[in-house]
Amino acid sequence: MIREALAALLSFEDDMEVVAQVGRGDEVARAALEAKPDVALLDIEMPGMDGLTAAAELRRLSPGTRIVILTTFGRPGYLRRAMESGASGFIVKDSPADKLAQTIRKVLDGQRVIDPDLAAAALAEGTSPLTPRERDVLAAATEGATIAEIAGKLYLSEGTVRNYLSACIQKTGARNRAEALRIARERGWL
Amino acid sequence: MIREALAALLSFEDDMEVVAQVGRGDEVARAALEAKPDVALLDIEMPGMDGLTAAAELRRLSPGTRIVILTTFGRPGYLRRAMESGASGFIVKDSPADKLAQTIRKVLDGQRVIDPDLAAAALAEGTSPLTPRERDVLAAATEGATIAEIAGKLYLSEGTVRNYLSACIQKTGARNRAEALRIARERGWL
DNA sequence: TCACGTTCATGACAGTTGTCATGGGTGACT
DNA sequence: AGTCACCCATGACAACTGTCATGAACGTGA
Repeated sequence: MIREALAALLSFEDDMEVVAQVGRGDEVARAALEAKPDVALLDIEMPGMDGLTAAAELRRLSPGTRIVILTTFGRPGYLRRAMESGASGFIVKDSPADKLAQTIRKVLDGQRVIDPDLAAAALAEGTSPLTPRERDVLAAATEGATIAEIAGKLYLSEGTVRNYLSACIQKTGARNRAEALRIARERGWL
Repeated sequence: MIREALAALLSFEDDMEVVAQVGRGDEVARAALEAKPDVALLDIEMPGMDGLTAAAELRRLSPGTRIVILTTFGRPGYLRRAMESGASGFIVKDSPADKLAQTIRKVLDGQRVIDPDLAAAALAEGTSPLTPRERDVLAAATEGATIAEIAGKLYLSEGTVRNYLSACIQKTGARNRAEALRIARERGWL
């Protein structure tokens, strides 16, 4: 519904045309190759494949298509990963509506569009201090999983899981694995 | 942005007119009293005042205005609370776009519009088994708070907090307070 | 008045979790 | 070959958490 509403919004602009719409991340590349748009507008939270992965794929298959990420949550980690995925613009959904068309025009003009506050926050945060395996373990500790469950899911011993979680807790500066999970999620370290 | 996009979408309908828009829950009632709309379309997650509270207020101050809740998360607990607040319709944002206008028309016609699956889920869940105080304690246990912190925040002893949390865990069927929190949130018991 | 549920508290116990020391195996870089 | 970071594991200890029994105070309704 949101997608179609945004399409309606953009159709008011004389210099723009919505040439394709898809509802799943794993259909983005195919649709882009068919419709050959100048700009692709992607959400991050999507079924099938998340928007950042879809952006990377799109960048690889169709380098000429510029990418704008439009997302609900202005998390600095999202911004960093969006830039790494080759996006040219990054805006959050609670910006004023006219910002969308402005951003698309600027991006088409070769400029990059990034919220300054978000960029500052992303730089201040730095990159993830978690090792890949620590990340896995923390991600498996979804709300309310026991250590034994995590160990079973990842085929690790319970002691190992405890060690990794302990490392995650220290690196995030949390006092819990629940808090570590929250912090890591906020920062896009997950 | 979403709000303006939806307004653009609705403006395509010949029989509808968007007479007012506000971005905060606590401005809903005032705007409705001024613009006197036939139908008010409310989100739940809003700054200032959540949409369900705003709906109840609107219901009280302007009983003639029918209310449609449009929200991102189709949680059964939201649906129940929406109905208790006097809403006539409840749709989620990932419905097809034409559903919005359809719903508004039906509601204006005096009908109630509810997703059948969601209604079934809401009825199956029943009402919250948590006592008010248990609810408070569980709500204070936001991601990563220690028992000592909760006790300090609510001016309770640690033992009491543990007792309440234990009750919450048993009533939700969880094995953790983290899981209990997640379950309670999903069901709208919070 | 009495039973009942809710709120708050204490204390004790078992289980889970977080921390630390330690060690072996692997691949990358110098 | 040596150093380093990472992966995996074990064991022990302290701290935190969840459970249970118990009891007092309070308001509500039969």
